[in-house]
Amino acid sequence: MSTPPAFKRLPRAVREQQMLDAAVKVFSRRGFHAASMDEIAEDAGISKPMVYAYLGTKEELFVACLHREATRMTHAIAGAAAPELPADERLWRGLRAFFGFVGAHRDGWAVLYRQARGEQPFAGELAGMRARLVEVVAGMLDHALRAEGREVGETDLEVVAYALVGATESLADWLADHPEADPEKTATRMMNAAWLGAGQLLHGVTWHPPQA
Amino acid sequence: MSTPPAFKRLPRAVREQQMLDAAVKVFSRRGFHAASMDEIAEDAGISKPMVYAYLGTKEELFVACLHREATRMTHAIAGAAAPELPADERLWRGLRAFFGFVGAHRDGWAVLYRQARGEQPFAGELAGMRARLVEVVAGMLDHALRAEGREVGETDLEVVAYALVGATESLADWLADHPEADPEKTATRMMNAAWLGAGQLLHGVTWHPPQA
DNA sequence: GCGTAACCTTACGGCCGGGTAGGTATGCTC
DNA sequence: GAGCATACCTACCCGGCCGTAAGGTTACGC
Repeated sequence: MSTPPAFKRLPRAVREQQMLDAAVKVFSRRGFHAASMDEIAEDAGISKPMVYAYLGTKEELFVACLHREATRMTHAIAGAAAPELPADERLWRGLRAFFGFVGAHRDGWAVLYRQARGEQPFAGELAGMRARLVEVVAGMLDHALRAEGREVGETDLEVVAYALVGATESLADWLADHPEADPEKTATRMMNAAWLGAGQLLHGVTWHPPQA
Repeated sequence: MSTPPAFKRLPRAVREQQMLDAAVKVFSRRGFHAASMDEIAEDAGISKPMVYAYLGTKEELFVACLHREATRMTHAIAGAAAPELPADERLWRGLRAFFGFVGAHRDGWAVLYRQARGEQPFAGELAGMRARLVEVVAGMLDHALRAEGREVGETDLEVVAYALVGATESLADWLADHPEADPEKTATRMMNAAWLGAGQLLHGVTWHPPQA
């Protein structure tokens, strides 16, 4: 038969990336459960057993997606926020890189991330990632505090860092849902809310609940 | 047969509440998909068809859970944060009520909420609830701003409100994951982060990105 | 050129779990 | 105590989708 093979044979590494691309796309659009392996395979231009051969079961595939995207993001941020810069500069650069990344991947990363938070099997995976991030932020705040000769309880620090990260994630969602919005501008707004708040705290200004 | 009916017959309203209790419990523990209607029925001490007869399909059941819990929470907050109070007082009372509620329901509300964010069918439902909340917060900020004779773009307001709500949700997650933590204290910390930040903004202090 | 390894396919098994059909008991009304 | 609505159950169906068995085809090494 002279029929040229309708689709080309490709080396494993290439196919894997195509599959991951397809998987991210389908998982994002449908959600983990509603996504079918058949659809992912079809979208990758390949047949299902190939996916199983290369990336393993459905859960493993999802985790693989998560890891690839998370790694990309982490690199983007780490490359921007050098540790020797002053705290506000670091925070600003980190935020800008983060929102830049999310903006560029609109319905890839944010949606995937949102998925993972709910589903039991991935909650742990995510919790780890977030914990590392929170730790970095907390470390940054602590560093800035000590530079001012002040100090704060560990839990206080953790909670503030957590709130910061939460607010940022939340705005990432917002950004993913507003295709017309500008990532840079969003980062600025976040910086305003975060830094002016944190800045006050750094200078020892605190708020006290009214009595009774 | 003198066998007294092993389990009692109860009026519909009561059974429905029992079912909802069971559903919240199981959905929280397993997640929407992993939860089976059989387990929910069993946990409610009733058979499956009853659940379908009273609360409808699985999705409808989940939405019903969401609604009941959301309504309870809304009432708790609305009862605490009277609209004629000054902005900081309102925010404080709202936060306190919110964290109090979450703390009291630990693995009910927060987990359910977390579930709903990821799953397609409920995203809309949730988006609506959150949108209303964001609007309230934005309105509060706007009110405070006008009282100071200042004004801010609508999008700016929305984004800040969104960040605030996001940070709060995030701390709710944190609280749900830390059984030993004190809701009141958490509310105070949130208030610090939120109000000192927002307060600065209200007074016209803004942060500008460094050139280049 | 020929073996062999890697790439790729079509087709199917099997199970889990949502949803329902049909029938029984119980208590309330008159 | 007849009649009726409502509470309740056992058993079953059936469709979707994950995961795999078994076999074809292309390219590369020697």
